[in-house]
Amino acid sequence: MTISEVAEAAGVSRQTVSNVLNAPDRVAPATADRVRRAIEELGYRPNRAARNLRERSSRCIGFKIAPPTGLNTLLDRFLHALADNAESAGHHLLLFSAATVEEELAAYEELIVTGTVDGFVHADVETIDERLEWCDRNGIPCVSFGRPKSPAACSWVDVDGAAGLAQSVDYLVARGHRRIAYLGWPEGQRVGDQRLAGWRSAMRRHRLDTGGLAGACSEDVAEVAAVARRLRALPDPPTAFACGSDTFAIVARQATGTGADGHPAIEVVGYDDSPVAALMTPPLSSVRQPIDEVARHVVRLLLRQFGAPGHAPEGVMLRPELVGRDQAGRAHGTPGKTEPAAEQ
Amino acid sequence: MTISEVAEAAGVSRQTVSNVLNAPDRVAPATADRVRRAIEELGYRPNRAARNLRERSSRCIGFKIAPPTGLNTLLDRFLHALADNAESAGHHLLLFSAATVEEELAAYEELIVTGTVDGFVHADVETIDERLEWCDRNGIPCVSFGRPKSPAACSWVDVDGAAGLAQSVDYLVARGHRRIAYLGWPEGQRVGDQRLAGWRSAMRRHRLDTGGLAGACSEDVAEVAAVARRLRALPDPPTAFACGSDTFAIVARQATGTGADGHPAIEVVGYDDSPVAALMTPPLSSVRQPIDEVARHVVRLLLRQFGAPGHAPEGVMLRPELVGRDQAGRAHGTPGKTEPAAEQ
DNA sequence: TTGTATGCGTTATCAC
DNA sequence: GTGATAACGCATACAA
Repeated sequence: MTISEVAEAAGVSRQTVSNVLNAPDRVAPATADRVRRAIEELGYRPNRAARNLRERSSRCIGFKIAPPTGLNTLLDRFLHALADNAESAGHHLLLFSAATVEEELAAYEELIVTGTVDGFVHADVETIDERLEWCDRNGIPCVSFGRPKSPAACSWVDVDGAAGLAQSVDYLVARGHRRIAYLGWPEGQRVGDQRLAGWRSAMRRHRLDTGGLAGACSEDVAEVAAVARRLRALPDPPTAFACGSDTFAIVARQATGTGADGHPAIEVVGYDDSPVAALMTPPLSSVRQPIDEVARHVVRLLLRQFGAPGHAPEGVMLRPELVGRDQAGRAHGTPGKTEPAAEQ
Repeated sequence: MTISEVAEAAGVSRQTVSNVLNAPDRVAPATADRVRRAIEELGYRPNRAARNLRERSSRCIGFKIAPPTGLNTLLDRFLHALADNAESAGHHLLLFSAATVEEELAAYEELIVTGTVDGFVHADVETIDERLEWCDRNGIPCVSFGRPKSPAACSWVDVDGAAGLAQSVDYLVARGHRRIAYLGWPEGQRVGDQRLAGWRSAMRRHRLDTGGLAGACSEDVAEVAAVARRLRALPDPPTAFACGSDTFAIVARQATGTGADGHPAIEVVGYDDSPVAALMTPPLSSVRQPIDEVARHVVRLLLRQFGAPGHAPEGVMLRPELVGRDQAGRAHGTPGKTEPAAEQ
């Protein structure tokens, strides 16, 4: 079913059909109607490859999907939101994988140079920064979820981890805690450092002591359990943990056991609000990232670059929202109503 | 960088360049070498849109990503495996979303009729079967993860849930349990029924009674907890639960509390081996689906259909593997070494 | 307002 | 073994 067949059916030239679709104002209403009817009847849809060839654009956004690791609670939500937003903008999401960094860079180049995608969304910005520089050098449109180390490299959307941990602390303070430990990754990585800093400054704001209360380890179960127990065994032990991820929170809670009343000995707040948070007993309070918003901005910034190449990089910082869950499992707080905290 | 530029650089016609790439035997070795060098030097890669247009194929596989629900532990692994396998075969994975069934069918049609994708992988076969029939009617290549109700509709790859639950029962029996309950979805859905049947027949094989031990409810936390407690309160109560999913297992374990020794009152085995299984204390044993194998077969079957349209549908049933975890968190069992249990 | 001509980059067919 | 020509389906500049 081609444009020519439609033209023939409608008794016009194929150019007129094209005009009806791409420049409706240039065609007489009556003719347009007739053409539209023919289009409808024949179920005509413009061929994608031909259009792409002509317009030198694929209307595809590339996304490298990394091998799943950890609780990995964000990826499915992010991908869905991304696909959804891309689609609203007439684009599609193209998934690819790469085992090594070299393979990944080769894949990026291949996808661009063959015209398979118009640009990229980067997700695991923490680990790989070469591709950002590569995109930057070659003028490839891209947006990263997570603020890159080299800020000028490309546009980004991030979620303010410090604000998230501040909410965790506020929440725990409101529930009567004064000795609140932090449990997260060792310093040196953007995400973890952000959250740690958030905990620290919120504690300071509440005039609470943080000395010796910052626990750091990988997300390995045994390690987390050990660190949690060590913190709990301090002379003036913490009664609550503000955690860098749900993994830390879940393991820490279980590692420190239950008190006399059967409730967990410590109260924990997680991060990312993975689906499992609501399954725990008692349910886990957790900081939720506004993934839909992230995806919306990511797509918006990417489209802007498609439209105006060489556009100055822009950063959007979004605010997460704590989902507080009481013992009965009811969620309080207002997730979803998050707004950009800052645009630079 | 087009094929013509390469031709000019190599001092041949562009057709010769094309031949070097697509029919190397038709060109003299010396010329081929010269052309290849030019290709290398100029970094030429054939334009995708032009090739797609010419070959009437997109080398893209469509996949509808549904809004995340539940623990959703398989999707990220599946997508990665799918992208990986598709890529090895020179294809890409194109993600799209659809809010309603109508939207979804419209999306399928759009993607096919515009030539954006060559075929589809269906994942949530349980709920939507119209699209399978639609693909069947229109001769659209597709493979579904999960055996469809109407078997002839399209090729499929599935994981034998009955075999999975049988392993759960065997495992629990080996650990000394005799009263083993099942906890899963109400009857009426393929996946749940498979697993329930697996539990029932394994129990029968062990000559164990199943009367009143089949608990059924949705994955809602409160419901699961209630059913678990009800089962546990039976006159001759179960000491273990073989569960239809990790959600059931996690909630059931927590809902039934701990015994005098501080260990969970009941032993549970989950299904899907979500990442959180290893985080639980004690770690959760769970049935693991061989997702990589699934993806491999899915892509293989799809490619076969691309090559030979109208190919007879084929089904592949794979065996899951229980990941047994003892109290120390060490995994035993041999996940990953799964083999096709049957091909029809 | 409508139609004609051309090119996007590739591959296939067919002469040479 | 190599090269000219055509065609894939669409969109744009330009002529009518």
